[in-house]
Amino acid sequence: MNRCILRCSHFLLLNAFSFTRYTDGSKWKFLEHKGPVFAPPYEPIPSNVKFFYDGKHMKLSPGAEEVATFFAKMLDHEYTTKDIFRKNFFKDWKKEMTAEERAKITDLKKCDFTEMSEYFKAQSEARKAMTKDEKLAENERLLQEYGFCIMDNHRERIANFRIEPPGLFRGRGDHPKMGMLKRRIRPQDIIINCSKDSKHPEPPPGTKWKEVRHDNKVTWLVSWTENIQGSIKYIMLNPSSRIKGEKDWQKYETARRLKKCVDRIRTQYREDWKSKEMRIRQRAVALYFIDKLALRAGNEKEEGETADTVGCCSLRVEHIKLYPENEGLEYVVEFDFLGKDSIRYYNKVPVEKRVFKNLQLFMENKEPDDDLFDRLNTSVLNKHLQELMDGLTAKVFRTYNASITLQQQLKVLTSADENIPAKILSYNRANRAVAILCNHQRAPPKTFEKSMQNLQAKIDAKRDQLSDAKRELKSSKADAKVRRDEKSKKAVETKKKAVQRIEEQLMKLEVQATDREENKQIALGTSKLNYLDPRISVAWCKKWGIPVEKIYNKTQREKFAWAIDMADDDFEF
DNA sequence: CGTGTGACTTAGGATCAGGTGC
DNA sequence: GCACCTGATCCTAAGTCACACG
Repeated sequence: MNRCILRCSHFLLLNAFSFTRYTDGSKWKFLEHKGPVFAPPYEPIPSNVKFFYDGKHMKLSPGAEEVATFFAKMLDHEYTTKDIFRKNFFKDWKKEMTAEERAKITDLKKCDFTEMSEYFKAQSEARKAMTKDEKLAENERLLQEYGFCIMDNHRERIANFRIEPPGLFRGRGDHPKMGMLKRRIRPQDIIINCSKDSKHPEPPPGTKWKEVRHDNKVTWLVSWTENIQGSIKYIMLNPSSRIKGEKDWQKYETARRLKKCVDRIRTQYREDWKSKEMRIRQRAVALYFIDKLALRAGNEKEEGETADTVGCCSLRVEHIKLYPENEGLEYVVEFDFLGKDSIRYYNKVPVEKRVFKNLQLFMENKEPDDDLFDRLNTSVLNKHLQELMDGLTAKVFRTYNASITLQQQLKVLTSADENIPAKILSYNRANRAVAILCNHQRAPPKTFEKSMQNLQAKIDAKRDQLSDAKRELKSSKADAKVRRDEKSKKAVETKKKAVQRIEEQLMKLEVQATDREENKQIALGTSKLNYLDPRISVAWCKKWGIPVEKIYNKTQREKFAWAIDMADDDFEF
């Protein structure tokens, strides 16, 4: 108990009304760390590993060779067959070549990287063969040395203390910059953030940091500017840290405040569907989508800089279709667009007549690539939301709807008389309902079909085993009836137990199969980690006597330590 | 109000490690 | 003892949103 108090006291002493340690906007008073771990320097490949151009061996200069190895390492990936990837890569590669190389190497198709590729495959095989002690030792040393910092009297785990190594940029979806060279980050690119009175991290010998600053209004320890989009990257703390935990808690408290006023907000936006002002109607319909369908806000994006994806406010006319009647339902809207990470959102939903009529109006005289909500953007929408509730933004609706759905579904799906595996299936189904709402998809695992077959084979075997056991039970019963002695009675009991055990095992396997099948293309992790108030899950575990380890693994328990300590079995979101 | 920037959360895929079944 | 599979962890891209500036 004591340990628990010590562990959580650093922010559980605060309450829901004062989340943060400091009232002046500072995030910490003391911060000390060792700086980042740089990517290992380039190791030239052995001279017997050859690169061929137009069938002829060619020794590359170190700079050109390094970039060539980046491509070679990706040879098995579909990426390297894509035109844009190849074009971007070749352009950036040429920049690293010597003048002679550039003059000679003019066609990527004539480049043969296969020896390099084989070499790296062999290397990774060799690495696999290393004993785990060898691998672990180096990792552990780096982790202990660089993986922690001191922030306000606590030793905290750092999330990403390694600098991203150079390589070829892999964007998601149809990214116009895929294949570009992501350059190596050097000490002179690095900004260090720490407190003045801390021991500052030293740059590697003979190098200098770009800057050392002492900004306690931010939470990052290290930053640098990345060369593909020109955006800033950060080294920050692990989710188990006080600073991340408090923020997470705060996020769910904001969503709970939305719960209290969501009815009012819904009434209001329904009212606004009738507004005389187009701007307000658009705002109200967009908000309805965000609330009902858990769409993301949808910021504008710079054309040509990223893949063409949209969210609610950036939907275009081409992304929806209107059906006055469809499959026996009235006023159906069909959504089909690429959202974050170029994940497809496809949904057909019946909507209120007013919404439907408004959409028709918004689409009048527009081209397919015109904005659906031409009088709206995320900034306008969020300003409006801020007026409706302090701290309300578009994404709060996702958090709110995800969490409230989990809580409701758990109530509906959990039945008291089921055993633990069945209850966990119910939990996963509730989790799945949320993942579907939030459109959290995954590529079906490559081995899915096979592993499903394996599981089915196990189930069949278990069924056979069960019928054998039942037959044995039956005959032992018959036997006992004839003999009427203690020994045969006992035998019946034993057989009965065996049947029960096998039935339980079979049921467990069947549950597992159902769970896996239903989960084929759905990712549960994202909602569990980012949208579901962990106190709902903790309360559910406590209520039904489910060990919390069945729901959260070690990392998740660390991240949600605050909730595990805080929530009782009667917690209501 | 529009635009750019910075800080932070959310996201799926790749890779790793450890357990399981043969 | 080993191959295989799965869940955990790592990686870093891609979002959200506030705020400064003109």
